Amino acid sequence: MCAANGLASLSLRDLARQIGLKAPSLYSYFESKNAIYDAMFAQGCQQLLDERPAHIPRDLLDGIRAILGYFVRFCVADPVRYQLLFQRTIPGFEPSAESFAISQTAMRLTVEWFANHGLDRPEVIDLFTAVGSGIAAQQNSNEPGGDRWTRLVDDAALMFVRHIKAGNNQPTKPGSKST
Amino acid sequence: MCAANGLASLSLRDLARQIGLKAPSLYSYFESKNAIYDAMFAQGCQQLLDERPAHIPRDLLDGIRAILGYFVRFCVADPVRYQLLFQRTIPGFEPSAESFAISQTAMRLTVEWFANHGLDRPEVIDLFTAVGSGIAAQQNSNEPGGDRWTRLVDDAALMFVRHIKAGNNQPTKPGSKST
DNA sequence: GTCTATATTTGGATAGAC
DNA sequence: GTCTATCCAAATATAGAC
Repeated sequence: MCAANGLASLSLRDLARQIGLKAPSLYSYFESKNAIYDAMFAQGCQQLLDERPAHIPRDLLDGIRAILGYFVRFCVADPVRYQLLFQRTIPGFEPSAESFAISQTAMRLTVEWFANHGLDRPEVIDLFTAVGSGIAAQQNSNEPGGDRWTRLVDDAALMFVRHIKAGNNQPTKPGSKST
Repeated sequence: MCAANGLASLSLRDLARQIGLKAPSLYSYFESKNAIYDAMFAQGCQQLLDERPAHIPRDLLDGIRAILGYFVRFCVADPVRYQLLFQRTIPGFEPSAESFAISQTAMRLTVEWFANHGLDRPEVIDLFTAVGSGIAAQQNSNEPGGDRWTRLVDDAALMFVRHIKAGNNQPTKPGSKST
């Protein structure tokens, strides 16, 4: 339902009608509208965990490609889910502690994979998530359902891996310091 | 006002009260609520144009840093403006042709700068906008007002420039397929 | 141009019968 | 658990007096 008119347009009346109920009956299952958003949030986080590739290549570039590709595909497969999980545009909605814990688990898996490759600086992770979020954000905002940005995933992975292999020192600059 | 509770929470009553009017009086200035959003959209696009640095360094890395930094700073300076201009989360709102033309002008300036540096492949521009959007999106979503991602701008610029200088060919891979 | 008054719709949420 | 009926609040928008 939200896919049609956006997350914010969800109404309990319409939702109930879709499943053959009247609006008040929903309160037997959820104590508020935000509780429904929270359940959707938790479900989305769980999907992010469940759909994670079972085997991520050990090679750095291939692994980054796999993780980046999986994340971007997940985001563009359902723009509303992306909006709910990664943008914060529903006024007054905050995920519960239980739901938020699921999202943290998903994040931790990626952080651990990076650490296993000797990449434990937070800035490296943050740059990586920025690249993934950026591809997904541009695709969902400017061309939902298309592939103008998603097809850049492999190229972006290469860009990222080249950079972290080269280090943060700036080459061919006279006064640069090396890390 | 929107900065407090998000774009979607804007109400004509509150807006009118803030400026010492009653709600119906607004209709002397705007013919609908969406017309107000459209004016905000146009104003934001105009600001993006006006605040563009007068002089962008001719050097590739310095220039990319300047453009990326200016874009990211613009986005995080006003998350609601960012949401209105670059995310599409207001149900039923589409910018008018006039407003959209302003945003296209801003984009064209960047495209022209890239072209002047021999970078005219759309994929290069798209990757660049993804990096910029990603930094801004992560900052605004996860730490609005902070600098955890914005301080990565120079590093991201270096990453991007290194990549486009190196080309899209993948080095040091035995059995890889090209492009 | 601004106001009062109101139309109209819609929303989340609750009370209480069954 | 589900329903009817309703409450209460809020929204955009319009009509018409001044």
